[in-house]
Amino acid sequence: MRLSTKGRYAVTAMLDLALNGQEGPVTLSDISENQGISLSYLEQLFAALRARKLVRGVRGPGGGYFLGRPADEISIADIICAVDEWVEFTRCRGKEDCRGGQRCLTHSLWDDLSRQIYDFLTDITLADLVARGLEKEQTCHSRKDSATLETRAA
Amino acid sequence: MRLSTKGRYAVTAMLDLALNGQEGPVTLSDISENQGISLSYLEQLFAALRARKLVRGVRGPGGGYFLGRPADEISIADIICAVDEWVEFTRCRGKEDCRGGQRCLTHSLWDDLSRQIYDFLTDITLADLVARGLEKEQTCHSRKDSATLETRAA
DNA sequence: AATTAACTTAGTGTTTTACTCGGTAATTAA
DNA sequence: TTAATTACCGAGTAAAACACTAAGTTAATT
Repeated sequence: MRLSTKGRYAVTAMLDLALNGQEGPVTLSDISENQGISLSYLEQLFAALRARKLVRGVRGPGGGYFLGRPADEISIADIICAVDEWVEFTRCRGKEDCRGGQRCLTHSLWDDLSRQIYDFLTDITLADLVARGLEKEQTCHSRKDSATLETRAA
Repeated sequence: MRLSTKGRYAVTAMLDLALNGQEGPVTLSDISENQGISLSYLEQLFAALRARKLVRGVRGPGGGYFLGRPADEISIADIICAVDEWVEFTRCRGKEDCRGGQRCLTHSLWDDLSRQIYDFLTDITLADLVARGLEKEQTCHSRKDSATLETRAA
């Protein structure tokens, strides 16, 4: 498993889609502006997401992107694996030095951990995140008093 | 949270320490050979681990490294944070565009997820991994029959 | 004094990031 | 039919991160 800022970009972009894609397709320009990601970089990410059928593109004016599946059928692991490319855990998969030695044990421990992380992220869907986030939005909106948020415009 | 091969190196190295550091200190040369990591790179990683007191070095002949704390008090998150440097999640922490807008919501969803991953890895200690791995070792040793493992040599 | 092994610093080739730029293809509105 | 819009595609690129080499210094053991 691998989790970099690239994966973060993909997840936040997909979250954006999940939140805004209800009424119609969402353009990459919108996401670019919303999330502060360059348009071309988004195009690269979405090429990978499209290859895995996680999004569906619609060309022409009024076009944009939809989720490729319902939000509750897209896990975080799906998204990260699409853009971040699964890396080989260990180098000794079936190699000659894997005969119950110390090295093999350490590596199998890492494999176990890696699988645990993967399973964990497989259980979390976009829909889960959105649902959990919307609950908290209430709390967020009701704390206007705190900090006053620099309304310096007038 | 960030999880790269660098973090993997650190975790496997620490696992090596947890497994072999019972009777005495473990040298970086040993770990280098066991795990297939270059000595100098290990030295860099261990400089970071030592700064966080996750390991303790002993100089001179017969020296090496010990765990800085008992294995059940060292979490995977501790290790990864030591070498992988915590990255900023969102760019809008307290920025002007965080007034309940769409962007803020997406980012707070990412923050939630990131915290979940962190909490998950905080709950897993080196001791947990070792204990769980030793259980499976029995199974591993008793499945000689399966797959035959390409003993093509003769 | 010689050896061991931790510690430190500098440098280096490779890969990954995140991006710009230039274009093509499909769809819509005029 | 033409122009605008948006997805789609590929090459190139500066900067960072990765993983490593090299060449030392310091502290401990023999």
